[in-house]
Amino acid sequence: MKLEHILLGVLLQRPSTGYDLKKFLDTHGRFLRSNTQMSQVYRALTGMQEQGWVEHEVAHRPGAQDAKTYRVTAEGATVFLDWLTGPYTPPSRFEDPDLLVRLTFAGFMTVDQLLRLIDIELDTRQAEIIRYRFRDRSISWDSQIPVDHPLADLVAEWSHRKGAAAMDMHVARLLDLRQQLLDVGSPRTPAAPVTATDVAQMPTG
Amino acid sequence: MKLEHILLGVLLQRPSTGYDLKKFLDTHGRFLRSNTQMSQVYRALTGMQEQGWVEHEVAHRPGAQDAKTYRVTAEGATVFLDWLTGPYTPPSRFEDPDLLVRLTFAGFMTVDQLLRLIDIELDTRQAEIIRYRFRDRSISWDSQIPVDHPLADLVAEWSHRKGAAAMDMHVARLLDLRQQLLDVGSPRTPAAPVTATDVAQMPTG
DNA sequence: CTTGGCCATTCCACAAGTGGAATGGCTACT
DNA sequence: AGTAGCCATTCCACTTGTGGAATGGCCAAG
Repeated sequence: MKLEHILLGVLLQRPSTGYDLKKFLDTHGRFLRSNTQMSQVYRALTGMQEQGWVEHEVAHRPGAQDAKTYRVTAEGATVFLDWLTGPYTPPSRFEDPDLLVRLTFAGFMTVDQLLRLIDIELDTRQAEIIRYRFRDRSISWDSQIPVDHPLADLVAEWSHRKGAAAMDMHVARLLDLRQQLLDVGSPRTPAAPVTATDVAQMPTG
Repeated sequence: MKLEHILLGVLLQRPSTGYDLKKFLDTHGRFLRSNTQMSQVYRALTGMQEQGWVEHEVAHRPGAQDAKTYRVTAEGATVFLDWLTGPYTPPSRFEDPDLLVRLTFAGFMTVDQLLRLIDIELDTRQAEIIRYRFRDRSISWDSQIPVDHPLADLVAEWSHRKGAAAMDMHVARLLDLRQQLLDVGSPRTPAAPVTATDVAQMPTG
């Protein structure tokens, strides 16, 4: 249920038509998801309405197709918030947009929930760096067609360096965001990094 | 037909069982694709065999399940090479693995084909930077639930900077690879960047 | 000697995404 | 007056992906 979560998040920011949502996904949201089809958006909307997560009001446009403006119900908000603040399992590719999608809706989270999210991501990626950075990258060849081995090696080496640099940057930027959050969060928790109140406010999901 | 292309490419490097392919996707190939299921690999293999793209020989393992070692047929090699050297349409998210998948099989391409691929990617991303780098990023809010606006703004700004830096690095590294290819390629084409011979060797696909 | 992990494949029900076509009014330009 | 592009939704056939369970031998560690 991935598209649904994005749509709920956007609809919680502002009620929209299916068309609006599709436009969002093509413009501002184009880093959240590739190539979302119209049909997918409308189908998701219909499905979510059947689940009671959204409802719509119809704007009659004389002559033309009616415009349905969707908004999230209380139940839909609960579903969204449960997902947003619930367990995060990092995808195997750190470039996948899972974390970005959640961060897009940071305004619906507390600083502590955000920090937990970031820490999970950081732990995962730092562990991956240790495991994979110096792994054996040699390719075993037994090909039936001609191969340009020097070219393959050159590009493979470049790929590895690029991937490593990208992951390092990912981690470095997350550490930076984490620090920013600690800085703005510190007035609430002056002495200790986490107070009993903070813990009590943490969801169990 | 995406998984199929990856599988054909790997099988062209070395004949493998379905299990080997799954392991590849989980380890060396884990940046090419997230979370590929066993069932998907085996279904793809069956489908490709029906198409005549691959064939297998059976290693009888007494008592245990037979191990089928798949290899690519001549027809399968053609299909793969047509795709690999054929038209490349960059995905909307530059982090999507489409380009990386092709680069993984650089050994099956000529330097000129590789350069065309890189130039298409570079043109696309440089155009995107111009279009989106300074776009209006303000979010219109009309929410029914409480929102931490300062937090949302902080994270949105961080996200934008991170995305911009990542895309810049992507472009910079591609330019670097491009230069490396021109350096190793130059002995073949000393004066002009592209010779008549090179053009004649280019596939039309 | 037994447990756990690797090798290897098959099958299944279901969920999600692809890639349009069809409809039809609106506004802005030429 | 015509055309291009935006607004807005619905429908459909198809292809892919998800998330396992079931089967059963192999080898190594304790």
